[in-house]
Amino acid sequence: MSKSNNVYKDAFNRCLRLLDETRSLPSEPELGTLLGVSRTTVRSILSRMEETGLIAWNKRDKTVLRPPRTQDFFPEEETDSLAEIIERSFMRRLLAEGAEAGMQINELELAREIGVGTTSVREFLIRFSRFGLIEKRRNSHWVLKGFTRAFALELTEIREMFELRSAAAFAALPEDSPVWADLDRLEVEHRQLADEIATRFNEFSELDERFHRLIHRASHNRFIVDFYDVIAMIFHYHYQWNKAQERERNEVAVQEHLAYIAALKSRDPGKVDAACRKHLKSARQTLLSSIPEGRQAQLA
Amino acid sequence: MSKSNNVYKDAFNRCLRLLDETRSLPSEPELGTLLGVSRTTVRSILSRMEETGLIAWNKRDKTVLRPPRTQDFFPEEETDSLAEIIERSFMRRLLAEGAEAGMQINELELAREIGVGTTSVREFLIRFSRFGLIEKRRNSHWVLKGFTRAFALELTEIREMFELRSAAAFAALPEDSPVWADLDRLEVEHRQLADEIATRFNEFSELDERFHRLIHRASHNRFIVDFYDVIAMIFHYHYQWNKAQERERNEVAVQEHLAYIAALKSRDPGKVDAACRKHLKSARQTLLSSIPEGRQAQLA
DNA sequence: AAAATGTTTTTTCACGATAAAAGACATTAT
DNA sequence: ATAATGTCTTTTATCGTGAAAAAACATTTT
Repeated sequence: MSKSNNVYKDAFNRCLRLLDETRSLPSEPELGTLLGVSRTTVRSILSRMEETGLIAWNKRDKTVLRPPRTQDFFPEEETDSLAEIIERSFMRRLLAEGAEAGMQINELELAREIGVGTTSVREFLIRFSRFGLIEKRRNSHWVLKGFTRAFALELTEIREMFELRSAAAFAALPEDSPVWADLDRLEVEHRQLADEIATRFNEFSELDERFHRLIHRASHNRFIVDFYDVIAMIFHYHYQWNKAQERERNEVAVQEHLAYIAALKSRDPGKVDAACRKHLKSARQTLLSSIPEGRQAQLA
Repeated sequence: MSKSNNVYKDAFNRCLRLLDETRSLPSEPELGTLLGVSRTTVRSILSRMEETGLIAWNKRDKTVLRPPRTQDFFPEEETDSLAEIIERSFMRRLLAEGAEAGMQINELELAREIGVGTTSVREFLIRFSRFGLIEKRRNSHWVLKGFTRAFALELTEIREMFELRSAAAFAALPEDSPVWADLDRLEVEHRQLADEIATRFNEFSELDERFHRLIHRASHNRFIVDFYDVIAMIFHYHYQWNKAQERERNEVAVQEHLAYIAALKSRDPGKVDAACRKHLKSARQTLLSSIPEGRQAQLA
């Protein structure tokens, strides 16, 4: 099979959505930057759009002939990259019952189960290993360390260290730094979400990530910024799996964020520290309380 | 070529050194644990030792017939794993003149240059990416961020945060913890090295790593412990490349370590903090001063 | 001449295949 | 009965290969 053309399919779908808005498409290089793909892929997309009668394409002229229909789109599942597919399968296994610490991970078995080559699985596991949940035995298998209470505590310890420092750096940023505008925009989004929390509570996690990433970026330290990937990954899958009191949790978190934002804007180090600590404390509580009892025993 | 038998060759060489000490070799499983390889590899080693007349092998009986000669050993370079070979080549390039930040890294070119398959290079780059020196453009090349002054500052910032915390945790460890014995042993080694620093100064870097790893382990946090890999890697290659004032540097560092050890043993948080800060400060100075001027300009 | 399109080359991504190494199972010795 | 040896099976590490995607080069259009 060698390589799937998911990049093309995904870009094609995104390009279809562009069709709704305009009468004609921009130049090839421009489309490339817009979709984040190379001109080669852009041209494949245009070829297909021409074939299926979506556009008339003649050199610079790319006129939209008809609006896209549902059947013009490639199925969603064909637009995922192999890495995403492997990650999902792996996380499902990891968070499923019976994924005990100390368990062996078998590349070949994983690859067969998911239906992909071993190379892709190996590369995924290497990338994934930085999250601290698995470990390699040289020339041999991987060992699952387990999503335990110990893991959550170690993760939050670093998170708290990094975020307190980043928040302090943020508050010390000069008045004319563009981050203050970013923060204002996020504040507006938070207020809007707070007003409609009853129906939109599930939109919080995306906002949460953008907010914390903005703060971490103020550290100007690649290790701190990169570490947020670990947190984001854990939160992403964890909350997908644990939906208990999601609305209440997010409602509280939004308010904490607003207080945190106000503290940052006050630029008072003491206030920033307090608001940050308060939010991190409840974030830790939330994470810990959602680790099932069975997993807490896996400390050994 | 598929896979080199460096594991076997390396274990064989190590096993040869064992021959000097005994009249007969232990059981296969025992040898396996001793050498850190499987029984399959142990049996290959024994086979060859029998063939070359080093031992007489009959089931449980493995009698040493003659001491190993120089030509019995496999050449050193054949005992390196592919990963080590790639790492060395890559680091040579990275630390060589002309490795400017922003430069592209080409998997295929690297693979051809080193004479290995692309898969191994890819896997190496993925593993290496956690050091924060390179970054992947999806579906495209890697970008070198460069071993710049900024990198060194970001690295030391985290290091200082982590080590101060670990040192505090260390000092708070109960009297009966086995780490105190470990520390005592390290203290003795430090004193011995201090006495013969004029001739043995190049042995410091190995001792340095063991000392700091012991302290970091007291944090009981996998992220802190793992982060020392980044520091160790940088120091390893960096000092291999920059030998200026090595003796003086190490002499100072040994003394700082001894003061640091004394502070830890006093279990006084204030003293520990002070000694730790002092050492970390001079470590940072050493690292920064060894970044050539040309590289400092690469901040952008 | 700058920017687009058309064409060709190179690189990345993913696979199956194969030898090395690990691991499992069967047999034998203490 | 335990622990070793002998044998067979499975998994890991690595390569070459080929399609997808990117990038480079050449040509045309504005």
